[in-house]
Amino acid sequence: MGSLEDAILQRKFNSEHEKVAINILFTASWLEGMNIQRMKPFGISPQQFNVLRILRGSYPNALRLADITERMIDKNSNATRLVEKLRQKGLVKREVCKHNRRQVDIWITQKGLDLLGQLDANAEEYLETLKGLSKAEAQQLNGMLDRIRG
Amino acid sequence: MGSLEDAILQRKFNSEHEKVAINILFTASWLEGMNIQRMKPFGISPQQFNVLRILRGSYPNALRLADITERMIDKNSNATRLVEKLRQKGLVKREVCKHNRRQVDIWITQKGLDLLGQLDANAEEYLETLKGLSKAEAQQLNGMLDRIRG
DNA sequence: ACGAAATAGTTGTAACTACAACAATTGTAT
DNA sequence: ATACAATTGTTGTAGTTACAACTATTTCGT
Repeated sequence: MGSLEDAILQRKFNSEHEKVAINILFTASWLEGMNIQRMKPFGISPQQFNVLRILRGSYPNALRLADITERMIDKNSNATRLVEKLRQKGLVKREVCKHNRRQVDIWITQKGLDLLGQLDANAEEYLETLKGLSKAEAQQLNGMLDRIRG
Repeated sequence: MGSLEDAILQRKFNSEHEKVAINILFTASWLEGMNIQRMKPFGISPQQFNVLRILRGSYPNALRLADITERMIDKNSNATRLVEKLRQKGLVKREVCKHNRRQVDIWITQKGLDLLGQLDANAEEYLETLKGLSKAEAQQLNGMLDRIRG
C-alpha cells in the first residue's frame, strides 16, 4: 500500500498538517477493519472488545457505566447498549448498586475472561503489522499524537 | 488532555506498539468528533464532505461511483447512499453513463462548490489544533503512518 | 451468436453511532 | 420537610456502517 497518496489517489494536500489529519483518519479506518476481522470469529465488535478489556483491567472489582464510558476509546458509543449485548452473550454481569441505586455495577465473567485470553493469543500476529516501526519510533509517534490532542 | 494514559485512564499497555494502535484509534475518534461539529452547521457528515471534496478534485470532470469509493478515506462506507443524500441536497448531480450503462457519472454542482468554499474558510481554524507539531514533525508522522500500513 | 464470467452499481439487514429527551434517584438549600 | 438541582443511566430516532445478496449490463471464449 505505502503512501497515503496512493491509498486514496490524491496527489496534493493543502498542507502537511491537513495530510496528518487525513492520514490519521485513514489509518484508523484501516486498523478498525483489521480489528473487525480479528474479532468476528469470536462474535464481538471492536467496541465490545474495548469494554471487555476495560472490565478486565479492574477485575475482580466492578465498574460503573460512567467509569466504562470514561475509559472507552470511542467516548460516543453507547455503553448501556454495548453492555447489554455483552450480557446477553454471558460475557459480563450487571447489578444495580445497593448503596446508590442510580448506579449499575458491571463485572466481566469467567467466560468473558476466557474470550479475551483467546484474543490475546492472536494479538501478537495483529501487532506484527505495526512492526514497520521501531520501538523508539513508536514512542515518538505516541508523543506526537498526544501533542496533537493538546 | 495530554497523554493517552489520562485520556482513557489506562496506565499500562502491553507494548509501545499496542499503544500506537490504540492511540491512532483514539485520536481519529477525537478528530472525527471535531469534524462532525465543524460540518453540522452545513448539514453534512464527514463522509459526505469527503465525497464532495473528491468530486471537487476532478471538477469539472465527472467521476464514477467506483472512482469515488477508491478515493474515500473510509472505504467501507456506501458511496451509492452517500451520493444519493448529496443529490437530495442539490450538492451533486448524477447521470447514467451513455457509453456504458452500468456506470453512473457524478459531478459536484455549483451549490456543492459553494458549500466547500465556506468550509474551507473555517478549515484553517480547525487545523490550528494540529499545530502542536512542526512541519517537520508532521512529515515524520505522515511517514510513520504510511509505514504502519505497510 | 450464445452462454458463462466479469463488472458496476443497488438494495436489504442487522448492528452501531450521534444526540437529545427522558426517568429515576440522590443531594442541597432554605 | 419540601422543592429544586445534580447525577446516573435508559430510551427513541434518524442516520451510518458492514456485509452479503441481488440486478443489470458488458465482455469473453468458443
